[in-house]
Amino acid sequence: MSTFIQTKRLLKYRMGLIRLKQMGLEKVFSYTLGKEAGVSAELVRKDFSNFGIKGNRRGGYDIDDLLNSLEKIFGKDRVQNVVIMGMGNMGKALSQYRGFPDNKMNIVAGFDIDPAKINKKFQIPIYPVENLKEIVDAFHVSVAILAVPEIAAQESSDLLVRYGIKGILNLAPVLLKVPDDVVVNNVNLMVELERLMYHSGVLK
Amino acid sequence: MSTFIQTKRLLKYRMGLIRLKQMGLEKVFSYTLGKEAGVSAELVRKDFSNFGIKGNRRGGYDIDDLLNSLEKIFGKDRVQNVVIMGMGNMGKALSQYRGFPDNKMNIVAGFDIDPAKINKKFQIPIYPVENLKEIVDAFHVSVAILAVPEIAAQESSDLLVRYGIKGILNLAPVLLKVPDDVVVNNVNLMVELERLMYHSGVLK
DNA sequence: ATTTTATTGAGAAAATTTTCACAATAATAT
DNA sequence: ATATTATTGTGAAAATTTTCTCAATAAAAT
Repeated sequence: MSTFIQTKRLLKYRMGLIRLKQMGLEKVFSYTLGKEAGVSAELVRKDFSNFGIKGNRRGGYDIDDLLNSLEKIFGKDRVQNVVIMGMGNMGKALSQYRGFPDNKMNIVAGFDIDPAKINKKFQIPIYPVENLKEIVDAFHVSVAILAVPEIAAQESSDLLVRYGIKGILNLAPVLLKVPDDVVVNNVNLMVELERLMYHSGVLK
Repeated sequence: MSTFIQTKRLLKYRMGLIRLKQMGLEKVFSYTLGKEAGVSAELVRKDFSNFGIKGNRRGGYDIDDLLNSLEKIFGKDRVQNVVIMGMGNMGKALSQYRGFPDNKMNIVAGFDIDPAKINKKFQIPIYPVENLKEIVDAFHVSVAILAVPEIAAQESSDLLVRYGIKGILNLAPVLLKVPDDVVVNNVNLMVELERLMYHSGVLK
């Protein structure tokens, strides 16, 4: 998929832009933003150009304009509700994320099979898995974070898919089997750690 | 860096191979492994070929041989000690990861500025940040996981670098400023979630 | 008003990654 | 023993991504 990597970069730009804005800046040059996002200036320009975002020759890019354009690309016109499957430490960690400022993403609930975790006093309400369908329907949820142990990952994924989830952020080290219309984004932190070890010259 | 992506795939192959082995298999074909890792069969073969790993024409690859070759590539001959900065939910979640079977990675300690978190009864010992140098020296640690809040990320990174850490897995949404000889691997879970939303057609 | 300067925008070139295509070959079947 | 078949290994082609280069141009300086 050709735009998959590019999207990742656009999101990094957004992150950088928000940071620069908080520092009081209003304009930014491709060079500056590239440095902020760890990308070459040419690539920044090309990316924006590809998405039809215009800057001002000699004046750089207007940060607010850029952010607006990015918001439009990401279609943040209405709130997106998200649920978390598995409220162990990872689930809890993610439930605290509020996303970026002005971000219309909203984590509405967590689910766990452990009755000891069911508790309305946490950051977000935590329900038993039996309530999944009810919440997904009520909040029109179509994206879920899967933060259950490896052994339960496929089973939980099946459940999410059955109730209409169309996107899963999978933190378990398993390639999930899902229908074609469901998108999975796999993040494997152990792989990232090993990769780091390899590249930091520590190993070898 | 040309091998950065390839390494990621090799690690995925390893994950897949371990899973297949657990299922009782001894041989694997490029096609099967590719499916397991979400990659084309040709690419599996090319990757192995590039790293000098040989299969058996018509017989496929021997899983144990492959795993041995991969271990050699990743230089898993001695134990690698790792520390975690920040023992909030994310730090705790990661401290439970034991890595892959036969993996010589070892998370030896966690650090936090919150005195309430200092506790020898957890999975791994949790020390105040004052003890960082001592532990890094004693265990010859050169890789760290940074799981502190955004606001503390650069400061913590500086500390790690000062005490000789050469690789940082950074979970905070900040591009860290580090010397050239320190490698940073950034993982931004919010970006991954947004990316998922974008690609799952949920948005726009 | 004119010149200089810094920066974008984009086509072309280079580099990299992935797929194609098929010869080589080892296992299996006849 | 021979033929058939399935799979690897790899060079070549295709596709994709990134960088190079420089004309266009807006801002700033003179």
